[in-house]
Amino acid sequence: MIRVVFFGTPAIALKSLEYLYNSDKIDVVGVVTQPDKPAGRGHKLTMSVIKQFALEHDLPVFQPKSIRKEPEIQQALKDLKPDFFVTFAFGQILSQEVLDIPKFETINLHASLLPKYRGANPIQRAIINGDKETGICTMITELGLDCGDVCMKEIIPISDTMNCEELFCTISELSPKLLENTLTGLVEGTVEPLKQCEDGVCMANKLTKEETSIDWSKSAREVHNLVRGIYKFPSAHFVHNDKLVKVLQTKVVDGCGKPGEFVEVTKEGIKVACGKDCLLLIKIKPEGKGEMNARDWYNGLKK
RNA sequence: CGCGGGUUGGAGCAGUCUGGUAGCUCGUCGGGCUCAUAACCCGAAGGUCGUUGGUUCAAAUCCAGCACCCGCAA
Repeated sequence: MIRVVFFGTPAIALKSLEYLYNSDKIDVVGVVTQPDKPAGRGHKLTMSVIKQFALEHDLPVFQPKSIRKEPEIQQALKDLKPDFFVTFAFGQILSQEVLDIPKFETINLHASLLPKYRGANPIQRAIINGDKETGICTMITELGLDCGDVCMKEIIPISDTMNCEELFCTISELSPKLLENTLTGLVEGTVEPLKQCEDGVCMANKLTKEETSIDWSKSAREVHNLVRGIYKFPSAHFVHNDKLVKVLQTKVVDGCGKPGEFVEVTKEGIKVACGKDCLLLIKIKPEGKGEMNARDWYNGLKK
């Protein structure tokens, strides 16, 4: 049995934890996740889904504010005698003292084809940039940001209509097996970590607030990629009558007009002019309302 | 007790301030026009106005409570 401590926080990592927990080759001996935080409407203190799972299965849980600065927790992890640390969307930077704890290595799962898209938002960036494929990698964690040697990878095609929710889902389903294979492969010596090629390095920076606001002077293709790249989290939006309108589903169509102008309203949706071509708004979500067809929203507008 | 918006025929909204006839854009159904139509014209059906209580001659509208949905923020 390979002894593993799992570091993770959001839902995308849950299936991996569950899979490793149920694996007969792996023994999950502890879970590290971000502290409970006020979240949602009403600012209620909420625990991460990873913590919920750990509690339900009687796994020891650690919630450091910053793992680098908490020697007591580091000692507690040491006492678990782990062979590996596995990190997946944990949300904190580790230190060398932490990396030195496990007998073998600390393995990170990163949702891109490294060295492309190191950093915070690899999934969204791949779609926003209109990439035709992305993937997941397991890598040896080193001190720099996502720069360690790559152990295994898997390519995921991105279709023209795929949004980040679907991609998240695909990634969370493919990751568990890749993690298990990486761990067993490293122990058996069948997996050979490879240095990242420095040529292809690029960063996936955090999304800024300005980026989530739609700029109609860009091409319809670019706006379409933004819409599906940040679908629901936190959604591309524009402002109409001082109200925020989130855009959930779009399609690039022919046409022209003044950027931002509603060119035509059809059964399918609202055709909006962009810098190049037009964007058909299909599903939207106005502030204070639920998701609806763009057409329906238009029907209710005061004329 | 973080701030704010909302609940009205099948959909999306107006009407609430200033109480007194249920409105708009669609959809549906029927009919007409047309070679034809997702277009146009005519007509019809469909709502105990989220819920409970209060005020009033009279409440979608004013007052109080409750439920559910959502935006910001984190």
